[in-house]
Amino acid sequence: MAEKVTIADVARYANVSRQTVSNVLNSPEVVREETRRRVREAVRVLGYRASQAARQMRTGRSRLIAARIEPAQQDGINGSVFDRFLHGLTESAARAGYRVLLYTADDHDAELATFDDLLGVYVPDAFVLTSTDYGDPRAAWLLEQRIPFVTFGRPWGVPPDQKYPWVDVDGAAGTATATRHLLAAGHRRIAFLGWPEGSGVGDDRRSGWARTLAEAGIGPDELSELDHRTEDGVPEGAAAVTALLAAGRPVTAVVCVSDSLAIGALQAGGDVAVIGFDDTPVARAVGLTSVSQPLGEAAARCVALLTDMLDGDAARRRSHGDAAPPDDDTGAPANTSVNQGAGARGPSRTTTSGDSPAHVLLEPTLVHRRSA
Amino acid sequence: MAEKVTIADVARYANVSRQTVSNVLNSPEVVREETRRRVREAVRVLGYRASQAARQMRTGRSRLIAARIEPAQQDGINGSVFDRFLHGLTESAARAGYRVLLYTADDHDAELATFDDLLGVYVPDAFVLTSTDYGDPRAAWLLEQRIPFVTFGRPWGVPPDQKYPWVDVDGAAGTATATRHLLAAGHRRIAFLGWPEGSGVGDDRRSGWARTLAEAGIGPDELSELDHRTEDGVPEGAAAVTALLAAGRPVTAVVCVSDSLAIGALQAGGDVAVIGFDDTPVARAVGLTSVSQPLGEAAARCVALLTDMLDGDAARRRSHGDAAPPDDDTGAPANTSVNQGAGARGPSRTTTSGDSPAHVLLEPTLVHRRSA
DNA sequence: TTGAAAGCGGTACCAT
DNA sequence: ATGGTACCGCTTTCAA
Repeated sequence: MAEKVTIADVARYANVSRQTVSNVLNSPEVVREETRRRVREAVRVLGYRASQAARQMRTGRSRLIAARIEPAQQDGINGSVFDRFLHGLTESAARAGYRVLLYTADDHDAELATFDDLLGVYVPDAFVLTSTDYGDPRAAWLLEQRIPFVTFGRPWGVPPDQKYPWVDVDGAAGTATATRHLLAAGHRRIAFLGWPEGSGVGDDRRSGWARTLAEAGIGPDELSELDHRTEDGVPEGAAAVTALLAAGRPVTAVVCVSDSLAIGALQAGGDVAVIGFDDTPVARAVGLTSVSQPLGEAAARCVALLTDMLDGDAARRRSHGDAAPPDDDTGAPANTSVNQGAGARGPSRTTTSGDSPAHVLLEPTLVHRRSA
Repeated sequence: MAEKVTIADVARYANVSRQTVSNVLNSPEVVREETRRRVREAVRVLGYRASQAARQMRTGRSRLIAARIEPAQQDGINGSVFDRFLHGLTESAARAGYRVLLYTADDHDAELATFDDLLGVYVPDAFVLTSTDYGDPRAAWLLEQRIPFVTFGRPWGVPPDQKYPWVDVDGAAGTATATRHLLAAGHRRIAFLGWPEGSGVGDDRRSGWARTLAEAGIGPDELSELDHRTEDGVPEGAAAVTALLAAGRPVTAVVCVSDSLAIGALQAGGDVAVIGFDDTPVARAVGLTSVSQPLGEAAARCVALLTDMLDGDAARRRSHGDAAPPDDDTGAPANTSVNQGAGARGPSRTTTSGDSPAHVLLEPTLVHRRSA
């Protein structure tokens, strides 16, 4: 294995000074064409790659994005959602010249401590937060420290003076689509199996169902009769549907806030149509129709938002050395301006109302299987 | 937010040289008690944390462990296994003063290229490889470059001259336990639903079943009649069991190489007892008895093996600065010597036969649910 | 357009 | 036991 090739080696080989090499890498336009060629050739021949540590010492940028890896939560069924997001994040980050650094934390306090630790030692350039919800202190902390971050998830119940960029999937749109699908199939008695009130994500998903039924002429009374709340879990879902079926006017279909509840609903038997949320592996396994989040896209948008903050206007300078030989412009949708109008790019809305930070709301899709 | 505190600030505050501060941090025993105290106090007051980048420049160690995050594979049911491992890895690594750096790669070639890239830029101190199997070129590459690494998974079909440390779970022991459980429950016709021959993991799991039935007096002919091979997947599992039930002498129980196949087996109905492998979320959701791998323990062992290589005999020096205030000795089982005899620590075997690298074989457990 | 020199924040080596 | 100094590899500033 070749010993470490430094910028000095390249300079020597190309008969230029170290600075010129650095310039070729970081500000090519300032170097004469022919010199540039010679240096690039030297880089290629020697297999030179800039040391991130050395670069970080000068620039202060680590090209690291920190993300928490969550333990398998609850029954683990919904865990795969986060994992798929994380995979997309790693992929998009790499395209943009960043790497993902993992950390764990059992609760918010531990996480803040980890932030502090990480920032003192590895100094990630940014954080990606997931599973944000009411009373989450993490965003405020990062905001105060002026550390760049994005959340995957809207700022539920966050004080209006706390503004930060986020990416999310429109849960209400998802359940609305699911409900319309059931209406179109002839169902009228369509229940909603949701979590107890107070969860941003859960309430949002409920609203799409409620709105759609209301539009279809279902009155408020019947609506609340069809609205069922329970903790997440397979047995909970089964119990809920059993109850729903035993009611005076039984339901014929159920829209669920999660695949866990939906699996339970399916197990309860009866002849109800069931639609879940998140399109987890279980859904496919048991043939459950489910609302699917575009997680890869969401991750890519998170990275795009971050690079917009981090690379600033220098973003176009292709500043991450030569690690990516093909000067592809086919990379991540990093150039998706945060100022684009609504719907400029597929089923999503990127907004920059006034001076508030950019955010992206993505549309989920319904994956049809035999359960509905 | 306090501006960055450097070692010079600490030195000034404590009235010593930078070198002495460094010594207190890295070789405390060389500093006089009272000086040490003063420096430690300064560190505390100032909130000093050593910059990893600067340290890396001198020492060449990045305190980064690279691991690949895999995309949701196949039907994704087994994906959670890897994710749980990754979570454990992150946790154990943090305890040992390391962080996990993520990367992706679509195939072996891309992964080798990523190795090269990573080593040139972020320079991880070690790699953790998963899903190793026949013809996997990654280990050979890392071995040749003399990069420290561990695999989670035995070196299936690796040339005997390629030796490296690994951690694995004894799949055969798992299926043996499953099979014994079914035998004890009175079953005689116990089929095995496995993958096509040629997969190290799959063949290993099959062998545990075969061995146990043979010991119970089942002849070779009946054994091969009970041995069913198919691609992984829920529908495949259902089809296989349907076939098995239609046979002349139907089976009453099935041991499966994966939860995916087991779910299928369950769906096929009939009155067969089913046992899966990996105890994925789906298993819990549908009440499937399944063999569970001790993934957290496996991850901890991987980290222990790595730190043994990386920190060498300095391992005991608690050398990762002050990031971990509580000088806990309750941390990872990092002190589990690689030379301990068999079974010294719970249900696992750590071996160092001759001069071959250390490896650990962990015992899985059977999680009982209503499917068997 | 190119080069020389300083300095980022640590650690290793050598003196004291 | 403690301090001085060089140096890790890179980028930035300033001169040539």
